[in-house]
Parts: sequence; structure tokens; C-alpha cells
Amino acid sequence: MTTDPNTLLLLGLLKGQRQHGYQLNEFIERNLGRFTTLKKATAYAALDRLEKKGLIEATTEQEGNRPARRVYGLTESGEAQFFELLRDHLAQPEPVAFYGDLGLMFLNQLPTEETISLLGERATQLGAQIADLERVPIHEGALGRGLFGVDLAVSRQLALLRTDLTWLTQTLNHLGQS
Amino acid sequence: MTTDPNTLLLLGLLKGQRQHGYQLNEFIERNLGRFTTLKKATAYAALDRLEKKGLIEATTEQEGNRPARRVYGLTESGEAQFFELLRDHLAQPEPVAFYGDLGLMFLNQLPTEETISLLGERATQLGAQIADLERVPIHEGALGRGLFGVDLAVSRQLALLRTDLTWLTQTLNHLGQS
DNA sequence: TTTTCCATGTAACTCGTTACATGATTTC
DNA sequence: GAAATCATGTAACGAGTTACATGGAAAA
Repeated sequence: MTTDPNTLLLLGLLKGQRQHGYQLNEFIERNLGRFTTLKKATAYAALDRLEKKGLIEATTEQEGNRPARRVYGLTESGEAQFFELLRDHLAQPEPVAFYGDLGLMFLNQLPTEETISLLGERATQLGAQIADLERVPIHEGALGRGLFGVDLAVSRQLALLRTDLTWLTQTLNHLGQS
Repeated sequence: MTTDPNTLLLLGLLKGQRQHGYQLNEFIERNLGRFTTLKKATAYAALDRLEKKGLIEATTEQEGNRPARRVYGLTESGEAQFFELLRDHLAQPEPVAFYGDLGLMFLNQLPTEETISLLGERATQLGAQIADLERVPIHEGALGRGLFGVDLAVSRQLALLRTDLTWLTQTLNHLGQS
């Protein structure tokens, strides 16, 4: 609750700029797919909740005959809440576990060759994820030597994914020697 | 749904040995706290669901005047489901994102000194997590050169957390030069 | 003219969480 | 005699998912 990631995301985007739900959803889908899985219906519901809690406020706007938009902006208490969530988030390390560990615990239930082939598939996909991230352009300017927040997040993801791939490769070698 | 981690965990533990809910919960709480956050009430509810789906079956046992136990074991379709989930899990890389990235995207909203102090706190906790994992003893025997599944999961977590700490330290240095 | 885009939502469902209930039994 | 252990659960709530509804406007 104190560390709810969706709330942090929505408040953070609205702190940058007043926006309506559709706009937020488009932006998230197009640019933040690597950081969140927030779905459209979920976002609309979340915005309703945030409004009821008084963290955001809406004004209704209309352009020509287009559908009406509910344009949201942060209230004062919304700003306060944003900063609290942000501080919590920054100060905390990855909580508990990595998803991919669970399967590993039972891998002795499969014949070694199949394990190798399955983990090989994992390695292939990991490689693709990494290649994809490497293609993300780096923004220049702001914050020290040209590091926007998004770039930081990308660089962290790259570091973690590369380590994961290295670990996987070593483990596969290890398994192959049996 | 196909990759539901709680189901994989419960089926996997029951594949190893017939057990009742209390037993599963104790084991998870004592030994698997690093890999899952599954709570007791959730586990009991999940076992009910799995039984209704025909993936597990219960027999009621009693010892003396103790509370009755519902001892669960896998059915045939439960075993099949376990293997399917396991294969899916092993073949897939970490899905989408790391939790800790979200905060980073907004860190330009805080003064640099505060960011540094918050990320410093994150680094401290990360260090503690790592030290804790390093104290986990390694099992000998089985699977190649002495690697049970749990050991694999621990070694992967260690690799990822160490990379995270290294990345954090570099980023802190970087931020300090402003 | 059929599809895609704009813009917001609802309904039914599943899953998870916290807090509490129960009642005997071993341990302090 | 009080507290922790054994063992299973319920109730109320919060939040997420998929699938669907609506209805005009722009694009193919």
C-alpha cells in the first residue's frame, strides 16, 4: 500500500503534466511497456480511486465533437503523496524475490537434457530482451552527465539482465558436464 | 494463469511429499521466505481451489486429540499441470520489469542530495540482503556437482543482487559529481 | 465502406491481504 | 495459569484481468 507502484506511476506522470486517462494509457503502452504492465481498465479504475481519495482532480474538456476528456492534475495532498511514495521506492531494494527463481527450485524433477533445452530457450529470450534494450536511445542533458530517470532505469535493467544471462550461460555449461 | 507462481510452488512441494496445509505453510515461512511472499490464508484458499480443479486430493488424518489434518497429494492431472508450469517457468526469462526501476524514473523530482541519501539507504539494505544470502549453507550431492535447485536459486539471487549493488554504487558516485 | 482511432467506462471474475474465530494441547 | 503451538478456516475488503459497450470521427 505504501509502496503501490501503480499509484506512484500515475501520480508521477500527472506531476509532469496534466493529462487525461487515454493519454496516460497511450503513453504507458508506447513508452513504458518495459517498466509496468498496468492495463487500461486498471488505470481508469485507479484514476477514479485517486480522485475519490482527493489526490487528483479532474476538469472536463471537449474539443469539437470529440468524446469529452477528464483531464487530471495533482492536488496538494496528491503531490505530498507522490513524494512520499517516491522516497519509499527509492530507499527500498528489490523486495523479496526474482520471479525466475521459483522454477529453478524444482528443476531436478526433469531430465537434464530437457532442463538444458528449456533454460536454453530462456537464454535466447533473455538475449533478445537485452538487444532490444540496447537499441533504446539515450537522452542528453539534464541531471549530471546526461541521465534522465528513464535512462537510469534502462541502464539498471541492462545490468541485471546481462548478469542474468551470464549466470544462465554458466549454469548451462555446468549442467552440460553431467 | 499459465505461469501462476503460487500454484507451481504448492504443486512442486506436494510432488516432493504428501503434506497438509499447516505443514506447507510452516515450510514456506521457515525456508522459502526469500522466494515467495505466499501467506497462510492465501495458501489454504489456493489448496481449496486446486482441490476443486482436481489437481490435488485430500485425505483426512488424525493423531490423538490433535486437530484433524487435510493431507494433500497430487492427482495425475496435478502432476501433468506441475510439469507444464515448470516447463513454462524454466523457459521464460524475468517477465517485464524489476520493481525497483519505477522510482528511478522520477528521481529528477528530488534535490540531488536527497536522492543520494535515499539511494544510499537502498544500498545499505541491499548489502544486508546479500550478506544474509551469503550465510545460506550449500547442499552437497545430487544434480551434477552438488547443486540442488534451491542452491541454484540462491546463486542466481546473489548474482543479481550483487550486480544491483554495483550498479547502485556507480550511480551514486556519478550523482555525487554534480 | 470497413477499419482504426478517440475516450471512457462496466460487469463478472479471480486472487490476495488483514484480521479474526475456534478449540484442544503442550510448554513456561 | 498464561502463553505459544497445532490446524483450519471465514469475512470484508482492495485491486487486477478479460471481455464487452458506446458512439462519433478520421483514415484506408
